[in-house]
Amino acid sequence: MSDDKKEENIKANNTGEKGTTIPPHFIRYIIQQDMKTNKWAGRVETRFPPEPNGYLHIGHAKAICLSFGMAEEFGGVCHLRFDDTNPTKEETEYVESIKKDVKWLGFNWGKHEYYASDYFDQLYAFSLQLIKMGKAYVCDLTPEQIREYRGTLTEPGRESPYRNRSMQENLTLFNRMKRGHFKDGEKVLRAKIDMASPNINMRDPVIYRILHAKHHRTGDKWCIYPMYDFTHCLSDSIEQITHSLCTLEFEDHRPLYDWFLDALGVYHPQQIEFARLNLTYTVMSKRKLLQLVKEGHVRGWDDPRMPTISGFRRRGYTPTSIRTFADRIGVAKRDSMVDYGLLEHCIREELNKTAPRVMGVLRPLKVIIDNYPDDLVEEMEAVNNPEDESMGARKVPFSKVIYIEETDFMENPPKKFFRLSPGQEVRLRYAYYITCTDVIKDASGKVIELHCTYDPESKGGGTPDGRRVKGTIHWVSAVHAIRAEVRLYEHLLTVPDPSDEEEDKHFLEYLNPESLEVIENALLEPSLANVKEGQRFQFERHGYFYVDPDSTEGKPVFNRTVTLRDTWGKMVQQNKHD
RNA sequence: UGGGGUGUCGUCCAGCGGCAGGACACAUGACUCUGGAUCAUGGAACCGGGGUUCGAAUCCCUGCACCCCAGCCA
Repeated sequence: MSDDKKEENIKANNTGEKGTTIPPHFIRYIIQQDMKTNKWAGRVETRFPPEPNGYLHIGHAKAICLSFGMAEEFGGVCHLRFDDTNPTKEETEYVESIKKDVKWLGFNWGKHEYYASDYFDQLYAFSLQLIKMGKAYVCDLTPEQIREYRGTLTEPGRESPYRNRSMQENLTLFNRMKRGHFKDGEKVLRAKIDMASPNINMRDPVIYRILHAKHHRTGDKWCIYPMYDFTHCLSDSIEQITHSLCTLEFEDHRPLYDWFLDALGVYHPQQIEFARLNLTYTVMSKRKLLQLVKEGHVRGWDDPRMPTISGFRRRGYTPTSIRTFADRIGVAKRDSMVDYGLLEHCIREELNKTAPRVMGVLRPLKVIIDNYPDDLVEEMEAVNNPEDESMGARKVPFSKVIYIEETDFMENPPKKFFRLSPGQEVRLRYAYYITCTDVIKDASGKVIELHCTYDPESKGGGTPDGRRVKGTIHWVSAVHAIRAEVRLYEHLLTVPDPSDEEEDKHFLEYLNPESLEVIENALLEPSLANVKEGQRFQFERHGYFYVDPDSTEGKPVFNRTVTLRDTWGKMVQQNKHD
């Protein structure tokens, strides 16, 4: 390795804040080189260019973190530009949601909010210029004919019979297209490049089409709209973008962008492509996400099961956890499928340090402590967060009748079951040791109530004799508990990668019927009586929960963001499969 | 079959002619009033075949596999 390269790599390894190591990636390396050679006069100007035709998803988050992140890191700016060239698909609602999501992630475009539609006049002038140079022509072929003339992947295309119209005729026709003299689809403007090019994008691509549709920003001003390829590279040019970061599928559009830019002799940004994000157990295409919403498979774009940014927000993910995730998955050019577990790891890691602990019983089983005084109520002191002493402690009321988790009791436990069973002593977290003395069942044999005795010496969770109690379970006092709705989420899909399965199956066939379980009446400790939307908690031994906007005065609603790691649950699962 | 890309632990990412490393996941142990957290330990990979070289994941040749492109979508 050359000394220069070594030096750069070392730098790439140490650009993080406060000693944290940011892994190097090829785009960062390119920008570093450009800064070193002063290629762009010290500028780093990127852009995030969404089309406002849907909500942003976690794959967009990766792109946002990259483009905004690089700008931030090198003291540049990142533009937010809406690629709104197709009025039939775009809506203001989407513009608003996109701005909200980018902001929520913690990025700022400042005054650099742009719309491709702002450039329509300029773009029109560019197309006129191309016509005058003999590099664009009006074509009367129907969409079907254009397709036929285009050829195939292995055969060259044929030239359109309209390819050699005079410049004057093209000018006249294009002007009439603009003035609305033709119906949708009747004519298009095409670039005159090379119908025999092995790159299909170069076979006289359409650059303007007729669309008599109202645009969300320009209204009825236009009835011709520029195509993406033409618009996008020129928008980057107009905005003086230095590094235009996009996904792999645009790699073979780059020659076309080069052609437009060179033909018009305008500023030429550098495009760099990277692989888009794929996540296990979910889908990431806007088309599929739109279908999930439109067909009601989920409750909306922000359904906590959706891989949208708004979905993750409502699920309880934090901006930081998503940005951490984006850092950890890295940036490269190979197709990949990231394990959903990594995302879960990122949110657990953060919430473990920040979320206050509380006790909540999801599936209650009544326990009567026979030797506990009938009317006594004791306030037990509970630590709010063992990871952070500064978060203090709270009081949790304890009384004779409590509820514990149904799954924390087994009449005939397997070997390593440390929880409550007849004759086995267990610790009630922050309270007493109890021993089960009697099991009450209903007619069907289902356990409906337990009788226990407690050891008064064990108050707070320990005894003078120092005897070991292996299991600790959570509880709520029956008279003090509040009720809440709790929504438990699982993966959207039952398989990690539907495209890996049988080919003729549609992704909807892999929708997980158990992706949402609603618990109407969970019982929570009373400190949760006045929670506010947006608060996060750890329900001890369950997971992290987020207060949903559906919450009402008397009935909070909690979304489970992610479960705690559960080695016992894993063991049970494995034994089932063995 | 034309063009453009990509192949490194189970997964994601490093590596730039000199001991293949990190993260997640997994396994084992320690600790624990959350079967959480934490700590320690471990298993685990260079697509195949040739070549160049003292030495190849890295350079060359060759094969193979996978992804993208035939919208008047972006």
